Amino acid sequence: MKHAQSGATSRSVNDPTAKGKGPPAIEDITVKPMPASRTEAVQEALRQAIIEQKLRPGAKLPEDALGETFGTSRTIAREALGRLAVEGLVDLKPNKGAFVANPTLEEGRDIFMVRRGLEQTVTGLLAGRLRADQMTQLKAFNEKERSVSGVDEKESIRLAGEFHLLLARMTGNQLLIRYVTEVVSRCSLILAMYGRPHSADCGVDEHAEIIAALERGDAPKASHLMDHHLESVAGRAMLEARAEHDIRELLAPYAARIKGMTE
Amino acid sequence: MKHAQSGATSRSVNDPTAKGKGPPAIEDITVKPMPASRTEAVQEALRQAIIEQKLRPGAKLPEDALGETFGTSRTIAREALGRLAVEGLVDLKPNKGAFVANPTLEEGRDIFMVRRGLEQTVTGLLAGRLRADQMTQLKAFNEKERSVSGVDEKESIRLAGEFHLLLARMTGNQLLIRYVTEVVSRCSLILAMYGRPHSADCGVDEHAEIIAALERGDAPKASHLMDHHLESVAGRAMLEARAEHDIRELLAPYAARIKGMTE
DNA sequence: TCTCTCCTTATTGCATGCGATAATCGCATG
DNA sequence: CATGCGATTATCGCATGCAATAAGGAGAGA
Repeated sequence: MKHAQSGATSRSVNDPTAKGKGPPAIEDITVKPMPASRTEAVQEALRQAIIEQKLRPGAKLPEDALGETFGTSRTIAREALGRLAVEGLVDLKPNKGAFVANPTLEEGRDIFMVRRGLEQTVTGLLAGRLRADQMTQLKAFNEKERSVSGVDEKESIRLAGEFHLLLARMTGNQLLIRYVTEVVSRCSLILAMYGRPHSADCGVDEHAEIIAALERGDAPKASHLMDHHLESVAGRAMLEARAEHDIRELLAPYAARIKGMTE
Repeated sequence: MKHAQSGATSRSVNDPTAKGKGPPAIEDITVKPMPASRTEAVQEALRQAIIEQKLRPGAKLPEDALGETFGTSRTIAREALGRLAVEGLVDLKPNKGAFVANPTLEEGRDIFMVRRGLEQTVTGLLAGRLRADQMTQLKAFNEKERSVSGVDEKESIRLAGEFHLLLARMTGNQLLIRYVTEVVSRCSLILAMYGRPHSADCGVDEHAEIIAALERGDAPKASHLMDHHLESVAGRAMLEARAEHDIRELLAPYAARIKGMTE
């Protein structure tokens, strides 16, 4: 069972997958999504790149370039872009192309608002229903967060998001997992855009408190903590944004009018 | 089975008149039914068909057949299916094809659980913040619901879903609108699968109560009413399902094992 | 008669080609 | 000098073709 296509095609694109086909090992299904098809691979790669700001918000995503980059055709890139558009990480403008989503502050607030509701559902479902091994996993994760807090900024942000994903996965509710995944992705993007440095680090202790409340089975407290945790994260980011970025935000329309930019 | 005899009429690949900038083909404008792109048109059409149970859950959706049906190529059908898969209305199985989502009772419960959280967010955002014209619109809608209640079953179900969408739209929160749209779609599918007749009709009065609470600005009450409204709708449907469908549900794994089906 | 294997066939996954659309630039003109 | 307009080019939208995979059936052997 080979994966590379037989050489009939004159075009030999560099196929990154051709370098050894590791048989999919048995993996922890709760933690690992899955490699899946090429489309999903590209989708996932783009998602990561967007979240990590390797691709700036508003950046154009030409199908050709993406296809070449990932060693696939435009078709795959196109499909991945379409799905990311459904997720809200990409803006798809007809006959104009795909762009990295460039959420405004208002959209950011909207997303955080939805996230608060979703994660309250998460805590409501988990409180008092976590198995021992899950509690262990959560506490270990929190320790990992603490260990990189203040050391590795990027990793800290990534783990902070991952913590919420971990909680969501523990509900076993597939839809909830999907939605939380989406909002966490988008919130990461927003925090990267508007948040100040260290705004994510502050969450470690709050995460610990949430874990404790969940362990006690105190659903109202857990939900309350989660809500305030998210509210404060959003609040700090937005406040900071107001001081640091809002000027640019306010000026954008004028600049656009001057330059004749049509957005 | 013949091979795709491409749509033939609607669009001719060889269009000699396209040369020059003469009078734009009139038929082009009239024939062109596309509100947006073709993909989205197909996506929307399929979504409607699935929700209205024109396509049974579990039904296969071959790309060729869809393309032929809609007068497009497989590419469009394929992309639409991919996006619907992201929305959860379609199951995409690698190398096997696309199928109409066939949610189990557990998935149904999961979806309703998420929906409850989302719609509580909606009520929380709307309570006491609705303009007069919006209140008028809501009350008029409720009256419309009442007028068809017990008369037109299908329409009644459709309007019941539409009411929740209307509320979500009034928040102005785009993400919330999208999520509520999705869960309402999927809940419609689930109710159509597992719900008993008339299960949706009962909602008219509850809708009225919610409207009243929103008008008074009583957020907790509105959220509470909404939550119980959805819980009861789900509960009735699931209860009925338990009596009517669960046997099949329980037997499925065994049947699968016998036949060697792996899903 | 049952089963195993191989072959046929329908359908997916992916790549590429072609026409069309929108952006860009040069050019001519008031 | 600014402005409007036509040609060029880059990119998108979409259709189609080709290889690969999975499903189904026929035939041979036990």
